[in-house]
Amino acid sequence: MTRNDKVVAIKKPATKRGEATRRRLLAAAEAEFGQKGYHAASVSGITSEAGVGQGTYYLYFDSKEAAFRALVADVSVGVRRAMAEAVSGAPDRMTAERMGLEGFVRYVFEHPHLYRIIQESQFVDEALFKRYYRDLAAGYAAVLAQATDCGELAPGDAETRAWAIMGIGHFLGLRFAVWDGIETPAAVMDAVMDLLANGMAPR
Amino acid sequence: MTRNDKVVAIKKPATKRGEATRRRLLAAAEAEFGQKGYHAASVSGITSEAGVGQGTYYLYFDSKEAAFRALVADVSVGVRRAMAEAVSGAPDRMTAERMGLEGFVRYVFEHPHLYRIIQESQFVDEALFKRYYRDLAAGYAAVLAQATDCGELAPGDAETRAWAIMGIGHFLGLRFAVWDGIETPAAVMDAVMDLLANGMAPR
DNA sequence: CTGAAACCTGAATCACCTGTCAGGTTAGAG
DNA sequence: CTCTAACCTGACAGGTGATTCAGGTTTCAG
Repeated sequence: MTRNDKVVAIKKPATKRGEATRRRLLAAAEAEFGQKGYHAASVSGITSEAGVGQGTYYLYFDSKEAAFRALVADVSVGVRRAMAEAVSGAPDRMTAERMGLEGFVRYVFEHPHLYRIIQESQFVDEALFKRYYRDLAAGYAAVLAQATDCGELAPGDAETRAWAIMGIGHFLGLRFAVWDGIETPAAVMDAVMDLLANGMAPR
Repeated sequence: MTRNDKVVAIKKPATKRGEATRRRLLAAAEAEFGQKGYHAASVSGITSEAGVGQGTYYLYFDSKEAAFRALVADVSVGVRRAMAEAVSGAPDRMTAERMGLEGFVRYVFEHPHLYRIIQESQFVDEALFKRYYRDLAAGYAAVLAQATDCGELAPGDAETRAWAIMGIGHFLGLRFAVWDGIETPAAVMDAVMDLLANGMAPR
């Protein structure tokens, strides 16, 4: 009944059997929302996919939207983890940049459904969508700012760079992973990294 | 009844009075779809906003989706024109790049509803959405390729650059125009142009 | 073994819409 | 002025799907 429970799981987890049911519902919701989109997806589709009764859904989620929001939260964590893992052990910042971007597009390639869900969240719960990107950008900008201070990057506005790189990554993911179901070609990654490293002004 | 009429206006224009009604319906549709999103919007909302009877809508559009598609087509034309006008008279390519990007974000600032509609088209008619971006990218890439040939830009893959810049523009429009209803700050534009011109590798 | 808490069910309710249609109204050519 | 093609109307048929609820079933601590 507190005010902040929109983000947190609204329904009490459970005890063992319930936990498993909840997981099956979430997996079914991912498939249903990811394939059909939020509106075409139906709660009855989710429950039949999960192999439970209609009403069971409402033991774990308050509404159709609630499961959707839970999935957005999952992606938020998943993307960060994928990128953090991809970057670990990079020898220098520009290499880390490439590995991070690669980690991101690989995540989208491996979870195209989830990426569509993030995009669609813009039209289901815009605040959630904004938070997703603002948080991602803030974390990214912090890393870039530190690298700039260390001289690992040329001086420049970290926040704008963060948003710009997210924009590039977004379209890479959309174009290759989501639309064509393929990984981003290495040649494209090369071209992107060249742009990020050197720009495109005539020398 | 031909096959390609999905893109073109399906319903015969009209004769004077009809033309005006159609325009009012489209304007109402823009407001309705832009504010509420495709699914929450209703045909009855559009017609009451336009001040016409429910049935009148179907004299001009075959379905709820048809008006939405017509709006996407409008934006497609509008964005191109805004960018072309913004670029005209630029002294050199990097300046043209900046002016084009400014033209784009200004268009989004002036028509935030329409920009939301483009984004939502991804979930209403994905083929339309892809065509919108592929066409935009193709036109952009052609210009960049020519500039590269002339030595106005450093050598590099024009298509990837086109998508990267669209990605950056997309997020600028989203962050400032759509989310905050403000124009992109000049300082941010400066930072973006510096990134595009020189990259961010340590020198 | 037993009682109650936790879980599960799916038919029924309810709110909301799209697209249609039979019957007016208007404009403007002749 | 008259007539008809073009326009307009709004009630309604037909459909959908989220959410509820009264009534089981399962689990497991004691």
